[in-house]
Amino acid sequence: MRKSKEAPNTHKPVGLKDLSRYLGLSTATISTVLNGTPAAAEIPAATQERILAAAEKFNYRPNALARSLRGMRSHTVGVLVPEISEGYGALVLAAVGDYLLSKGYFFFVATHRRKPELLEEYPQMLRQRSVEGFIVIDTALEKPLPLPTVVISGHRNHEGITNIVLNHDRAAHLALEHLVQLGHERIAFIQGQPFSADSETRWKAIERAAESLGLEIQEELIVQLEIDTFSPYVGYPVVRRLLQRTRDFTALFAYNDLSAIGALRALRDSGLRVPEDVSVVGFDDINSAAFQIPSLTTVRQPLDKMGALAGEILLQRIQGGENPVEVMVDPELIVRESTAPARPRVEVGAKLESGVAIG
Amino acid sequence: MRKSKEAPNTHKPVGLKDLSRYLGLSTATISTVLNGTPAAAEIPAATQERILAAAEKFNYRPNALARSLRGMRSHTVGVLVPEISEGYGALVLAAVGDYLLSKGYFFFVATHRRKPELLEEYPQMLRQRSVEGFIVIDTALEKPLPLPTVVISGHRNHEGITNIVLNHDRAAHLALEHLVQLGHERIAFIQGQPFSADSETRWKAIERAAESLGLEIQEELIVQLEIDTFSPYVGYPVVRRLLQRTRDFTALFAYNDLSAIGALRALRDSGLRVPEDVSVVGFDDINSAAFQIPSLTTVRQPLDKMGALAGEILLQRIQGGENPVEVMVDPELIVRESTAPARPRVEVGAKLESGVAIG
DNA sequence: TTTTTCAACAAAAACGTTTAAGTAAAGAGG
DNA sequence: CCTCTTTACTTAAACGTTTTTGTTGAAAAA
Repeated sequence: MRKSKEAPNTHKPVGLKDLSRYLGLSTATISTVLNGTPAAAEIPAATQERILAAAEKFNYRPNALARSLRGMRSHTVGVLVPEISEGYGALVLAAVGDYLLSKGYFFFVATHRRKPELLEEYPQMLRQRSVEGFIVIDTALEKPLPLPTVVISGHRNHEGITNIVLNHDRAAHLALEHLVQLGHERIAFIQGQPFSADSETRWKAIERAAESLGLEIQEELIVQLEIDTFSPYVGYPVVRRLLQRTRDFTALFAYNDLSAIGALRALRDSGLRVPEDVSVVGFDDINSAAFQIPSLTTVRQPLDKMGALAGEILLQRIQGGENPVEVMVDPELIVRESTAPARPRVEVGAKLESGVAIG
Repeated sequence: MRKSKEAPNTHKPVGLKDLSRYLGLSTATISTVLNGTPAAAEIPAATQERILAAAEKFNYRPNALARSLRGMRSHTVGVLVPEISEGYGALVLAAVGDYLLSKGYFFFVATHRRKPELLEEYPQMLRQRSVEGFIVIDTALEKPLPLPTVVISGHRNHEGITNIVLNHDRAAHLALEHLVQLGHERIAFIQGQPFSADSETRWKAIERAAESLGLEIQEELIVQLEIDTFSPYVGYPVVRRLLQRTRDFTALFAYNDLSAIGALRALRDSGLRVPEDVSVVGFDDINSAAFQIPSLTTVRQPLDKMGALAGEILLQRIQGGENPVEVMVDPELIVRESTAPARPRVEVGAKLESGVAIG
C-alpha cells in the first residue's frame, strides 16, 4: 500500500526503531547523535548528517514518556490552585504557565477547590505522573510535599519550601506617597475583613508608611470590611456609612479593588465626584479595575512577576540550585483616573455646609 | 540503616518490584491483582488480600509513565488556548479542567498567544507527550490535528473535529423577548465589530428573533462597534453618538458585556438613568457584569457547560464513541438590575422636547 | 606476522509497568 | 501408576527511549 521509505502516515508517530530500519543503524547510534551526547564525537560527520536528515525527513519526535521513564527528566511540574476561573488564580497561572512553557516545561493543573480530600489526593496523583516539582498558589498546605515546592501567597510555612510574598511596606508607601504628593492630607481607609490573610499585615504596613510620610491617620476615617463576597458591593455599605459620619476627607485607600469599586459607586451615589471631590486608590489591579469609569488607580500586585518568579525558582531548585525561604516582590502603583490633586480645604467646608443631614 | 520490611522513606516511590520482594510474588501477579484483570480470578482470595494489604501499607502508586508507555492509556489531554488570563479563556479552561479531573484525566495547557509558530509547535509537543486528544479554545486551526479534537468557538471547520457553538438564535430571542415583555418597543442595538467572528451570526439571529416577536428594528437605532480593545470604553463613544442623534428608545441591546458597560456609563453621563430611563442588556456574562451598579442583565454564554461538554465529548471520542460535527449549547438570560419595565411613551416625547439639539 | 589500537558502530540492560505464554505442583480420572 | 486438568503462579516480552559495555574490521605498531 504505502512504500516503506516514504514518510509514514501521521497516525502512528515514527520512532527510533523506524529510523533504525530506514538507516540501517542501531537505535543507540541514532539516539546518541540526535542528543548530541559526548559519545557522538566518535560518529563520523557523514553518518551524523544522514541521521539528522532522516530525523528531519520523518519528523521524528522522541516519545516523552519513554524518555522520562528511562530516568531522565520529565520536564513536567504540577500546579496546585484552588480555582482558576476568577482573576487572581487565572493571572498567576497564566504567568506560571508562560514561564514554564518558555523553558520547555509542561505542567499539569489541579484545581482543588479547597476540598481537603482533593488537596490530599492531587499531589499524589501528580507525583504518580512524575512531576519534578510543585507550584502551589493561594493554598494552605497541610504537610510539605515530597518534591521541590514554591508557594505563592501561601498561608503556612513548611520546611524546605520557598514562599513568594508581596512587599506590603512598599505597597503602602507607594499609595500613600502618591496621595500625599497630590496634596491629600485627610485620607480615609477601608481595612480588610478580619478573616482575610493580608488584612493585618497590610494595615500595619499602612501605619508604618503613614508614619514615615508624616501623615496622621484619623480614627474617624477608618472603616472595615465585614461581609465575605466576591462582589464589589463589599465596599458599598461601609463607605455609605462613612459618608454619613463625615465628608471631611479628600482621598480613600481601599483594602482591595473590589471594595474600591463599591466605594466608587457609594461616592457617586452620595453626590461626590471621583476624582474631583475624592480620590480613590484600590489594591490588586484586578482586570475590572481598569474597566471602571473612572478607571481605578491602584497598587498592583505583580501577579505576572510572581508567577514567573515561582516558575524560575522552581526550575532552579529542580536543578539543584538555591532554596530561598522567602522571596519578596515589589508592588507597583498604577495611576489611572480615580486620583487627582486634592481640592482645597475651603471647598470642603462649602460642600459640608450644603451637605446631607446626618442621622 | 532502615529495615527492609519497614515502609520505605518517601524519597523514592515504592514500585512493583519492591512489593514483589516484600511479598515473595512476581510483579505480574501483583499487577493483575491490583488491576483486577480477569486473570486475577485464578488468584486465591488469601493472596489477593495479602497483595492489597501490602499495596496499602506501602502506599503503592503505579508509575503513570510506565503504565502509559506500556500501551495503555495516558489519561492525558492537551488544551490549546490563546490566553488564560482574561475571563473567557479562564472560565472555559476551568470548566474543561474540572470535568477532566473528575474523570481521572489530567491535562496540559498550552497558551499559544495566537503566534503561528507556537500554534504549529505545541500540538506536536503535546503529541510527543502522548496526549490522547485535544481541546481547542477560541483558536483558528490551520490544519486538523492528528488526534480526537473538540473545538470551542473555533473559526474554521475541519474534517473530523467536533465544534461546540452557542445557539445564537435562542440567545437573541431570549434577550428580545425579555425586553418586549417589559414593554419595550423602541430598542437600540450595538452591533459587533466587523472583524469579530460572532458579529454577523449574532446580528442575523437578532433580525430573525425580532421578526418572530413582531418587533421592528429601527435603522436609526443601530450603531456598530469599531475599535478593538478589551476595555468597556469600546461601547462609550458609539452610545454617546447615538444619544446625540436620538433619545427615543427605552432599551439597548449591546453586542457584549464590555460594550454594555461602556454604554451604562455613556447613558449615565448623558443624564439618563438605568434602568429607569433605559434598560440595558449585555452578552456573555463576564465576571464584571455582575459587578456593575446597576448590575447588568445579560445573555449568558454557558462557558462552564461548554467546557464540560467539550471534555465529555472528547473523552467519548477517545473511547471510540460518536463524533458529532457540531454541538449547540443554549444561552441563558441572566436578569439583573439593568432592565426594568419600559417608561410610558409620553415621557419619551417630553424628554425629547427638552432634548439636545441635533448636529 | 602478530599484537595493539582505534574508529565506528551494535548489543543489551534499564526505566516500571502490563500481558501473553508458560510451568510446577497438586488433584482428578482412568 | 500414568496421564490430564486445574491451580497458582512465574517468565519473558513489550512499550520507546538512553546509556553502558561490547564487538568488529582495519590500520598502526612491534
